[in-house]
Amino acid sequence: MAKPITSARSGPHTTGELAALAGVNIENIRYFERIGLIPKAARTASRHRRFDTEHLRRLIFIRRARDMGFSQDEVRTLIALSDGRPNSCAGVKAVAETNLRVIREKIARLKRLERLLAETSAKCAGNRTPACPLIEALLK
Amino acid sequence: MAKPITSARSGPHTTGELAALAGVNIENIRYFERIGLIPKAARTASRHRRFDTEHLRRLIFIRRARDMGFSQDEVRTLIALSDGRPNSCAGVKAVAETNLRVIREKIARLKRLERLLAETSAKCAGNRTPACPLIEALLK
DNA sequence: CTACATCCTGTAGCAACTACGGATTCAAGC
DNA sequence: GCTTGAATCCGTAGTTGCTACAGGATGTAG
Repeated sequence: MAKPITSARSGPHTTGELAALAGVNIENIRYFERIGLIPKAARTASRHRRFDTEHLRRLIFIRRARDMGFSQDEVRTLIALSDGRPNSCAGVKAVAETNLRVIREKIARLKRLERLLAETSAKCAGNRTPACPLIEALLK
Repeated sequence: MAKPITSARSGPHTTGELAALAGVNIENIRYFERIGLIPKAARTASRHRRFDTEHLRRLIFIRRARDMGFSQDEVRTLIALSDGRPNSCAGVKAVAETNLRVIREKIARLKRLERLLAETSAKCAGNRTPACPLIEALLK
């Protein structure tokens, strides 16, 4: 019988180490474990988590995907696809394309907003006018 | 003594009427009242709300400001400023400028993201390659 | 008077985390 | 071996800005 892991220096990581290595914060890791985005960690005799390099890989994957603007749900899909058959590339591409469309819509919306706000704000000299043009615009 | 308002056709509005006029949904109105974004409505004898035109103005103001990308907290500030002295224009402009900066940052970030995703996705032919370039990119 | 629409309150849910409190447990120094 | 301070544990509540119920009380038209 293998005796329970109690301490190990290199290889398995504590929650804090993993957080530092992956560049996320600790509660985030526990959260991901809870919602099943990463597999459950092994535990020491005293219930402290021990993560291996596979956890680290996965965590970095998630962080990157989130940074790329994929939703949690999309990340889940990507993980399933990347874990699966080698020819799942089409599925991955589909998720990416959908996401790209969403991002472009967001950009378009924000640009309209920027223009509107910039124009309205430009009318405002910042001094006491009879009525602030910005407020007027909001009141219509 | 004025007897309690029990019914009135024009002027005071029911929650549903106000929602229709302002283009927001009913629960949103109750929510705004609860968090103090709009003043508490008058009530009929049977606790139904009655809103006046000032509520409508305020509600439209809020919706416009939210549409312009102001946060709830910023809206609160704008309301305070617009209710206050006539020379609060500078304050209003400051909020607008801050918001404009935030919007521009969001746009810049999304554009970087778009480029990254578009480039990575373009590498992906969608067929079974040795390894999907998109997944590879996420794994680094 | 009977339907049916609308309203009421309070609470729970969404995304995606973050922050807290109070209890262990670890690691290092002496 | 003991003490101290950092790290970890768990569960829960908060964040933002709403939205969606459930289950009951009114309003209104025919």
